[in-house]
Amino acid sequence: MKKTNSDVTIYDLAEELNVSPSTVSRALNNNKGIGKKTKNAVKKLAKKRGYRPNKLASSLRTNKSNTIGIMVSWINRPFISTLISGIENAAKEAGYQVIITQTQDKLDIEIENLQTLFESRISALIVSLSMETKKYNHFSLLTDNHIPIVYVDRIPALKDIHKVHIDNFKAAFEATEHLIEQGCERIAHFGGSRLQLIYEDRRTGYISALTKHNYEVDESIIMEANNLSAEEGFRLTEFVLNLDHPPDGIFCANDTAAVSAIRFAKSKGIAIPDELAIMGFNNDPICEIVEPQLSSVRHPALQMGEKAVEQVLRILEGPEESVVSNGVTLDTRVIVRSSTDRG
Amino acid sequence: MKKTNSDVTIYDLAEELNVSPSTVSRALNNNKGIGKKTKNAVKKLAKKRGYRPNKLASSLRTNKSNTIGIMVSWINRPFISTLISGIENAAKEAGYQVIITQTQDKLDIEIENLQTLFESRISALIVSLSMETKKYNHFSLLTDNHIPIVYVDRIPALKDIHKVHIDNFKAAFEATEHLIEQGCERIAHFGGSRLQLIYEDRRTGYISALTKHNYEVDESIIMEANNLSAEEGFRLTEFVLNLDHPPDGIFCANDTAAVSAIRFAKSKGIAIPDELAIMGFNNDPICEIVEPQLSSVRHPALQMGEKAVEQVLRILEGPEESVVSNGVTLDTRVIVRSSTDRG
DNA sequence: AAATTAGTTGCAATCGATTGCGTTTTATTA
DNA sequence: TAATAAAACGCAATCGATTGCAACTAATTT
Repeated sequence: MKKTNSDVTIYDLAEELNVSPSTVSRALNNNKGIGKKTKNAVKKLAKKRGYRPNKLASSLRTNKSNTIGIMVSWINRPFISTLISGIENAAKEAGYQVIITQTQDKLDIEIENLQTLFESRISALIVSLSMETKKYNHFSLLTDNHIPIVYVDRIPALKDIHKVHIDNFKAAFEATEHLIEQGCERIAHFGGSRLQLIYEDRRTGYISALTKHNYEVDESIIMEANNLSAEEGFRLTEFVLNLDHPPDGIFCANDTAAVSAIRFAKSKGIAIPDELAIMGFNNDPICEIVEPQLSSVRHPALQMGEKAVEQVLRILEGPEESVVSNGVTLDTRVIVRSSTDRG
Repeated sequence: MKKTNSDVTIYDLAEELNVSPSTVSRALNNNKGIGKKTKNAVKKLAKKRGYRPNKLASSLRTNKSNTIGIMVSWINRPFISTLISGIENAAKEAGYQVIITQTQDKLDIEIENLQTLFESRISALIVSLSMETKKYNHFSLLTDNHIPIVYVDRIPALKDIHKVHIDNFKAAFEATEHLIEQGCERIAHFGGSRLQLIYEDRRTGYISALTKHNYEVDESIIMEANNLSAEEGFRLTEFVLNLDHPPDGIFCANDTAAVSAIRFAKSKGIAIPDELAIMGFNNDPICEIVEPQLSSVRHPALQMGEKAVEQVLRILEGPEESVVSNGVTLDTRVIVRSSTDRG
């Protein structure tokens, strides 16, 4: 069979140039100890022969795979896929590649994936927790073996971890306050699982805003959803609207369920935002499509991915002392649209 | 430093059990040539010590990375991210991992990524072409080196390649025919770059339906868009509606631009679907959100990912003769919603 | 009991790149 | 010119798992 590019190794180059493989390796890596002429000759031949270094061999020897593992709940969600897009961009820029796994929001899959990623010798992991994750000891598989982890978005409730996230408390506070400013007098909250810090924080941010403005905090209109799916959004909306004292505002912890709230309310002939103002979270593309357009909290997904990679690089390649940094908090912004704008 | 799990190798196990590393390796791989007692002892100790095989070493030796490379335009698009989700699921099932790269629809990035993926020794590549790709010779880097490629969705105009796709001609034909059945008398088409087979096929499918029903094929309302973005959707809609003979139907090659068409038309007070019927393509989630809801062509993204992995496995692991199969065509279906339903 | 067979296990090379250390060659200084 | 320093390069081990072949032990046959 014809000899193909992938068969070209440093040994082949070495032989053809009558130098040692060491020299070839050093020349290609711009090692200072190699003469200019040799260096050029090696590089020239490498190009000519279509030589491509074997990353597997290199990784094995150096014990660095230059691979970043990603673990998320589902790839096909607007926020997540944008996050991943940001990670891939930044990683490629830095010469890293990216292995993706999804947990489907299941803890056991999360654990399994962790094993696989570990066996793949990833250099670092960027992870957003599954909905079911409440304990974090399974991550020790990586940390015990000195593989850094950067948590993004759905982060654990732990100190001294590397993380990139938003201030969910503040974002929720502002979102709720916006509803209050628009004159809402009774504001419901559709939150996610309180096991997840992000949802807990949104909940407390919401409560804090109510308290600040002397609103009653009524647990009967504070819902804890399982997954904030479209279906659940319908169900929850129906539920709160059927209460004796239905809310005139909803702060929903994601856009998917918020859109369902809009659609349900509309189907019941309820005027939005005047009778019911609705605020989402994430600023997914659908916010601008649904009618009325959905107010939401802008969540810098792409940037979050980039920052996560930055953290990874700092830990992996930066000076020792830079590693103490244990968190980046990104800005959010309430985007006001028709679903809450009573102006 | 304390010895951590990742430091455990077959040599450590071998030493502790007073057997050779070969025996350990064979035992762990269930090689028939190893006695039952030894096999069990090895496995037991491996578990006890938290042994994890080093995939890099294994891959280097066997020349199989068990990694599937993915190359797509953008990860953060509904269709693509769902496709990837399907690939990841099926790949994990089969014991493969997945490396992701995005081309941002640029040919030069596509070429670069190909190099990187090649150097990573991927076992196979699943790719959807960038918008700019019209020649395919850069893929020879992989094929020359016997790395199989399965093309999905945006496939090259070539014979004898492995591919998973839909019948774009038929889908477009049916979509257009549906518009005709709804009484549209003048149907515009917003297509993508004709360099891409999928868009060319949708175009010819559209034309063919027109022809079958004795409609005039008017090039002035057959648009070739650059990227079918939301902005472009607006622009194109504005353009055709300002013509002397504006269309009363639009068949758009994606949903993003179709939604823009809806929004633009509505803003001009044009009744949908009665004055203007609009048909999209892909059946993205926004189809159900926009008002009126958007008719579209359902595109089995998840399944496409799974089938692509199936093809990969067939090529990589199946018997020689099964490899001749050079294409899977998946079913599409026109989903009728309010944007075209004049019933 | 000797001979044959089957069943287990070890030896050592291999995958391709990297790297500490030693050696050779060239340049510099006395 | 001899001695010293510097520059360039090679040797050989290494990363961890796999595998063809040989060797050894135990079981079976005659």
